[in-house]
Amino acid sequence: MSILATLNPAQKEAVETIQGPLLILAGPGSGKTRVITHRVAYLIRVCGINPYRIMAVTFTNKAANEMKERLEKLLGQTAGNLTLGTFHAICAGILRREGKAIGLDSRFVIYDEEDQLDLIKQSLLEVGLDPKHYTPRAIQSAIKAAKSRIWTPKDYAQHTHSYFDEIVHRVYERYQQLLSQSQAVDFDDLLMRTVQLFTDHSEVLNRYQSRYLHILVDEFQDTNITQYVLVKQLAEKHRNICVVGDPDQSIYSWRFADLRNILSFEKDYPDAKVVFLEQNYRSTKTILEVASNIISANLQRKPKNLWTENEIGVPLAIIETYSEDEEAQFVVGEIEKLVNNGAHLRDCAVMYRVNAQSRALEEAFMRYGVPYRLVGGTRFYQRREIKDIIAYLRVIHNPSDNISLTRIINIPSRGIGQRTLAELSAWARNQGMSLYDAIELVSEKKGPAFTTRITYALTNFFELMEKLRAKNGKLNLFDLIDKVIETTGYQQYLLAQENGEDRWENVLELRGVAEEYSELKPKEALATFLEKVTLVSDVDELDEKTDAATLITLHQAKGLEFPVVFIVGMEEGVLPHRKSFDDPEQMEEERRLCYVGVTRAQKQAYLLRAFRRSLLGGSSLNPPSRFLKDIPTNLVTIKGFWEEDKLTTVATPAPRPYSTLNLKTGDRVQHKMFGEGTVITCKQTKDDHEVTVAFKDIGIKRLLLSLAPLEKIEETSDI
DNA sequence: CGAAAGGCTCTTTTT
DNA sequence: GAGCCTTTCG
Repeated sequence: MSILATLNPAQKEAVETIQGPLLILAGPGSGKTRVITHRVAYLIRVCGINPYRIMAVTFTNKAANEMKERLEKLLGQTAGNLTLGTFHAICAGILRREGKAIGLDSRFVIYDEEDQLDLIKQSLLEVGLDPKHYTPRAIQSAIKAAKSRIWTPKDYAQHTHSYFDEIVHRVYERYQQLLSQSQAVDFDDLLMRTVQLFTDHSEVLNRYQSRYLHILVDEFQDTNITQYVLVKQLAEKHRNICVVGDPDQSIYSWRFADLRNILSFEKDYPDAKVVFLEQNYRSTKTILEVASNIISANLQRKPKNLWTENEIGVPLAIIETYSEDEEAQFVVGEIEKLVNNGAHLRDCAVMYRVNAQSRALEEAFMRYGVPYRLVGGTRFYQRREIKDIIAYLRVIHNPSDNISLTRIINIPSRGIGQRTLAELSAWARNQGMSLYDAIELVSEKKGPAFTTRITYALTNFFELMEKLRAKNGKLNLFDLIDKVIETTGYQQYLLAQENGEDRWENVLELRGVAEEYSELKPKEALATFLEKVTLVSDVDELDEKTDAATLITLHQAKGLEFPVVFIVGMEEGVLPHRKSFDDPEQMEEERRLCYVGVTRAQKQAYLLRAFRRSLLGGSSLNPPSRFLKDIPTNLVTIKGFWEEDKLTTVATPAPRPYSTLNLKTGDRVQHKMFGEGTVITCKQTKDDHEVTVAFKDIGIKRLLLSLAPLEKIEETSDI
C-alpha cells in the first residue's frame, strides 16, 4: 500500500515537501506523529534516501521509541542506521565519538540535576561563598539559563548586571572546572558542548552537515536557543529542515524553551513552506470547542482553525467538591461507574498541575481498590538506593567522577566522615588530582597524613574499589552489580534502614534492568547502561497494557490521549499556579497547559475544583480557575454543592476570630454545607483550632475553625 | 565518627 | 509534608 494513501491533503503535502525548509504547524490530535513517521518512511522508501542520512529528533525517549515502532511497521523492516532520538541522546552520541577534539574523554559521565546541584554546592564552597546566602538552586537555574543560550562563563561575564550575576559567574566558572576534572558533563552541556564542538571544529561539523541530508525536529515549540542553533548548524548545508510543532502547546519555558524559535522560523528561513494541520481526529466537537475557547484568550498566539468530523459528543462536566478528598472520591466513583458501563480503566486518566496533588488521588484509589498507575512521582532512577548503586558503577567506569565517589565513599558507612572527606578533597584539589587518585596515594602513605584508623579506612575503601574495577570487563553487568552489592554489604545496609525491604526490591529491579544488557560485551554494557539510566524518564516506561487508570501531571500528559480525562484542581493558585500570577507570559503558559490537558480527551472530560484544598501542609480556599470562566456554559454541565452559577459567585468567607467560638467536645454545631453535627474533639494547632465534627449523613470531618463555616447552636452541659 | 533528633526551608513542570 | 541541614549526644 502506498505510504500516502491514508493521509489527508494537508498531511500529504507535509510528507511530500522534501526540498527546503518546512514548518508544520500541527494542532492537537491532527496526526502529527503520523505525518513525521510517514515522512521518514517516504524519504526512505519512495525517495530512496539512505536512513543513515536522516536525523529525527524527538522530545522524549518514548516518542522516539514509538516512532521507531511505527516506522518498522510502515517499512516492514527496521530503519537501520537512522539517527532517531532526543536532542540529549543524539548529542551524547556525537560527543562520545568526537569529544576528544574538545578534550572530553569518551567515558564521560552525564550528571543529572541532582548531581549538578551537589556540584554547584561544592563550587560555592570552593570559591569561598556561603550556600546559605546564595541558594544553590537559584544559581543552578542561572547556569541552566546561560547554557540554554550557549553562554560560557566568559560570555556570562559580559552580561553581568548585578552582584548576583557576579556571584553566578564565579560559581559557574568553578563549576565547569569541576565538571571537566570529573570527566563529566551535565544535561545542558550535552547540547552546548556539541554546538561548541561544531563551532570550533569546522571539519567535524562538515562531516555531520554532509551526512544529514534531512533533519526533522518534533515538538519544535519546546526547543531552546542552543537546540535551535544546533539544528541550524546541522542543516546549513542541505537546508532540508523540517520542524513540527504547536505554539499553543508550548509548556516548557521554565526549561528555557523559547517560543521565538517557532514563531520566527519563517524569518530565519524566508523560503520556508508552511503547512497547517488543522483537522483533529481525536476529540469530540464539544471538547475541541471548549479547548479553543480556553486557548483563544491568549494574546501571544497565531489564531488557528481547528475542526473535526467527529461527533458532537457529551458536554464537559464541571464538578465542584468541598475538598480534595471529595474531589478524589468523585473521580474514583465516576471511573467505577464508567467501567461498569463498559469502559476500561486504562481509558481513564487523571491529570493535575503538581505532583503533590497525586496523594489525595492515590489514597482514594487505594481505599476503593481501583487499580491505578502513577506516572512520575519519585522517579525510579532518582531513588537513593538506585543512585547509590549507579554511583558505584560510575566510579568503576570512570574513577575521576568525584561526585559519584563522594556519594558512595561512606555508604555503607565505613568510618570516612565529612571532615576526612573535606580534608581529602582540599588536598586533591591543591594537587590538581582526582579524589580517587588522592585516596590511592593515602593508601600508599604518600598522601596527606591521617590518623591510623582513618588511613586504614581509606585504604580499605581503595582496595575494595580496585577489586571491583578489576572485574570490569570480566563480569557481565548483572554479575558486576551483584559483586558491588556483595563486597560492599549493601543489602544488609539497606535492610537495616526504614523501608529497607521496599528499597531492596528496587535494587533487585535495577538488577533486572541490567539483565537486558547481557548480550553486549561487559564494558560496552556498562557504558550503555550508565548512559541509558541518566537519559531515561518515567513516561518513557509507561506501560499501556496493564488495565489501570493513569495518574499523571499535565506536563507529562503532552502527546498522550485518553478516552476520558479528569483534570483536577481547576482553581486559582493551582491551575493557574500561583507562581504565574504576576507574570502575564507565564499566565499564558498556564493556559496552554490547561489547553493541553483538555485536548488529551477523546470522548469525555471532567474539570474538577475543590472549595477548600490542603496542599503542602496548609489549607486554602481557592476561587475557581479563571479558565473555567472562558468556557461557554452551553458546552458544560455543572455539578456540585453549589447549585447555581457558583463559578463567579463563590465568596470566600472571611476568617472569623475563632476565639469567640470556643468549642468543646459535645457541642452541637451548624455547618453551611454539612448541616448539623456534634464536636468530637477540638485541638489547638499553631495559630488555629482543628475541630473534628460528626455530621449526620455526611460522617466525620476534620475542619479548621478559622476556615470552616461553623456556628455553635448548642453548648453541651457536660463539663 | 555516626546516629538521632530537631529545625529549617521550600514546595511546578523534566531531558 | 518532606527533604535537607545542623546540632547534639554517645
